[in-house]
Amino acid sequence: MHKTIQLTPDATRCSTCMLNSLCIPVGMPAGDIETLDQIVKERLRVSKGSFVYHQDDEGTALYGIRSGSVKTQLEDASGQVQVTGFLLPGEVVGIDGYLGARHMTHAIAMEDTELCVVPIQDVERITTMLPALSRQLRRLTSQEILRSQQLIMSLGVMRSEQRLAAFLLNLSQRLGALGYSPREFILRMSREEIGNHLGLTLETVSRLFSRFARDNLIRIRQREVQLLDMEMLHQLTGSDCE
Amino acid sequence: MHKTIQLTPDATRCSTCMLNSLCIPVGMPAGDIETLDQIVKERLRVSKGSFVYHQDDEGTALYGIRSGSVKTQLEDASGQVQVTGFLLPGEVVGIDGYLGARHMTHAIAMEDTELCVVPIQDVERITTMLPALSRQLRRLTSQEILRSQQLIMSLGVMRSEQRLAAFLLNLSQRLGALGYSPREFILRMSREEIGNHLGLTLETVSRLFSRFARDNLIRIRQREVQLLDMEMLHQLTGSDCE
DNA sequence: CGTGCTATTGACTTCAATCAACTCCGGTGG
DNA sequence: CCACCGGAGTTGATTGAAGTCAATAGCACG
Repeated sequence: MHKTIQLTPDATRCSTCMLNSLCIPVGMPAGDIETLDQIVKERLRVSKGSFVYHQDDEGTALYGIRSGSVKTQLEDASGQVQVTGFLLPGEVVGIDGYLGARHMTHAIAMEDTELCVVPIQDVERITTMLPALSRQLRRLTSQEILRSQQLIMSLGVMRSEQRLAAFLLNLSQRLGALGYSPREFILRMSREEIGNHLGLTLETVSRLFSRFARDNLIRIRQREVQLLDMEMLHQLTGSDCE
Repeated sequence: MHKTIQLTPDATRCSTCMLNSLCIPVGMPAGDIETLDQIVKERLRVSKGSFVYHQDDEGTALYGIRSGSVKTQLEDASGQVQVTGFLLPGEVVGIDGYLGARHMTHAIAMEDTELCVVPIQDVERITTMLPALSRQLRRLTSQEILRSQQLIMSLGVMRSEQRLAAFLLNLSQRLGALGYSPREFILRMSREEIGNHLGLTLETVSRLFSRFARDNLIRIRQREVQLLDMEMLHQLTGSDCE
């Protein structure tokens, strides 16, 4: 389910948003953020399981996640799916549609999610006037590529336990940056989604969680995770430094 | 070995380059390409095995491959390497350094290679005046991400034979676009490099080549490949559409 | 209080990695 | 010119990590 909300003048805007140290405005001068306020005129509410956009949709906007979480996934001609990322509040989805004409992935809400809509048309219009914004877009794009590279590294060279350890630490780090506890959090995604993301089966993910728990690296109860030995997890990640 | 060549006024420029329908100038108006001529003032010759740039180097230029070929690879903290791509003439390397401040990968010449140097400073300077160029950069970035996504898909969901079939077809298609035969070509990279790129061992790659040859899908003699049954290879790629 | 997901655990299989021997080829130098 | 060397590639035997299939357990929701 989708619901668009027009922002009233007194609503929270970029310049007053708690997430503006993470989202699109990072490091932009205050004046520029106010210009951004002008073009972010609506929010989108997407209920759990619904699409923010589909693969091959025309890219019409960037979406800053205000609350909730989103997964992005690729689908190939034969319907095979690969989850390419899990996005948290303060992170931006839809840059692929800004770079090319169309979105290269599906974006799906993992829980009821609220997104700030930044129309691409407006971005293009003001980007020439605001060098800070175009710098920012490049930075976001760069992050997007970095994320891809990390996933490639994970899928290409890591073994299952390394992948999962790296995944947990990555989530932990990002949640920490959001002000949540980096040691204790709720997984918003199922074992199957994690497995698909990491190129593993849900059974393997489940077994690894159990093993990590047995080795006192983590505690896990359903989707509630507690990282007990981040040092050791980190070592697992880099693994055979021989 | 590196050697920089200053371009003389009568040297081939973007506007007269045979590759200008592929490289940075794709689809740019003639006038804009001439502006591009102004800023591409030198070429770089890099001998086989040498680095075009290193991971974490500051991004100072984009490089259009004029002849030869280049591989890009990620290296993590523990020295593990993952080949992220093989680039051909007319393709552009170094965009990661334009987007972020630093290159995220190593770029290494797979044979003696000549590259057109497009200084980032100049790109930034003229990009505001040439909307076609900034559109172009976005397109290139988008392609870069597309490449990553394809690799992620390959590493994440495909089985070894699917990966190799997809790899061969991808090479074939790109060589075809360059005007070479899409059915018969020389691999510029070793079994080991292919294996690393596809998340396989060199032995597996070798075995698969042998098997494909036995099944009359390809003919292979050392690094010389001939695609005999592209239809079947393509089917292998998409595979279990069940 | 069922019903249906989601997750766990076990038994078995399979695909690709590993280890190892051997071949092929290109280059170098006697 | 041939012999030798070393790197690249092939092929075989074996191992091992993760997948598959299957049974069961735990929650969540109506």
